[in-house]
Amino acid sequence: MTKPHQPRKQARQARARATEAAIVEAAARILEEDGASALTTNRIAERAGVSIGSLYQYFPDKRSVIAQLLRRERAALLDGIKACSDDGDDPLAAVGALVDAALRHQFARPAMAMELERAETELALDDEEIALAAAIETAIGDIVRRLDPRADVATARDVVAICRAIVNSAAQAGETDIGRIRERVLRAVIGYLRPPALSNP
Amino acid sequence: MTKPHQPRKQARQARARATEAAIVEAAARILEEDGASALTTNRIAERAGVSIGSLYQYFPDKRSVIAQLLRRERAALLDGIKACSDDGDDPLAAVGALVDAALRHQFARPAMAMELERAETELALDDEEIALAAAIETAIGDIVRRLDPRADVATARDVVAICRAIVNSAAQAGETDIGRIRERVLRAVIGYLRPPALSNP
DNA sequence: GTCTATATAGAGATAGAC
DNA sequence: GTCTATCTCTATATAGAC
Repeated sequence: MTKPHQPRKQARQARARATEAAIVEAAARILEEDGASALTTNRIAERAGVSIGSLYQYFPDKRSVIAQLLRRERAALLDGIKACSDDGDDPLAAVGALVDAALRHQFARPAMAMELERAETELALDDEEIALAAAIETAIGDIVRRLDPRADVATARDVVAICRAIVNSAAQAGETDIGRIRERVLRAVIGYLRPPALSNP
Repeated sequence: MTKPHQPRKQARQARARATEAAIVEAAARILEEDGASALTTNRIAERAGVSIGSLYQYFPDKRSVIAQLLRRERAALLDGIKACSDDGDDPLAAVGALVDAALRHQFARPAMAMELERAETELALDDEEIALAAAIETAIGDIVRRLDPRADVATARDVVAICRAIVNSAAQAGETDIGRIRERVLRAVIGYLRPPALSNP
């Protein structure tokens, strides 16, 4: 049982929910524009157009702001992945759709996605985030097993890792041609799931 | 032309070199035991058995300590990779040896390797580190091209990214069976370099 | 409920005794 | 050359006016 990192109050009113969202979005913008080291509570408040005192009315501490942003992004990714499952019977097409969903998510705001990933590792995930991550892993496992029925949890984790690694390293190297990157990610994922007969070139 | 991050003085005497190495190793230990957020100059000095004042006799600032550690590790990795090139003519064996070198390096001190990678991205590499990284990329490119003659710089980068991603995600998930991880990394790298005929299951 | 002003803590780095 | 003591800065978080 870990700490919840939830907003301090339930943001029932529309105005309050808007303020809360503005704070989270301000954090996202700072993260993608200036990186994690610039992500201070004072800057978040300033960017969101509220005072530091108000920020602490909505969030108990800094971690909970980042946690909320993480939940927002993960939920969106999960939606994208779930949509792949409805993509008919062709396993290759399903994996292709999965890779597309991952790429769309990562390239929608590449810098933010990378910084958020980094921030996550030093955040100590709460129960809700663990549940979200598990749901994503399960959804990916389902798709991956269509191509390789022996795939287990480690396989799904590897696929996620491979996708992120290629996209991030390409983005960091300054690549912008998403088509080329997509091709390589697909090659890596499919190559991993369907290894060629090594003894038979 | 970026800042050099070199030790302030040339550590000519054996005693001085030992102190310098002790400081760098102290940083490594803190990084792997308590993570980047615990890596403060005061703690580094304490762990190295010197005072904070002495630390600043050997290094102009905190970054240069980390930079020195990064150079140390990268040089070791480059040695390991270069050794693969002498591994005979079989391209598959050469790639296998390359993966082994990467795994040995990453698993020698897994936590430190991961934390150092993370620290690197916010360090602004100097010329020497860029040269080291380029040398590693070239060496890997040479080996990779034995298996896939069309491989370019992006291919070599992808291979590095794939290796690191699988190893790191496995380590973070608590896996300890290096043999299993090795198998999966090899499968991913070879699958990426030699894609199966997609239309021919 | 939102603000300004501030308490508190810990970081990197320096000064100056020895 | 190495130490202790300390300066300065900036972060998170809170108090209290309005």
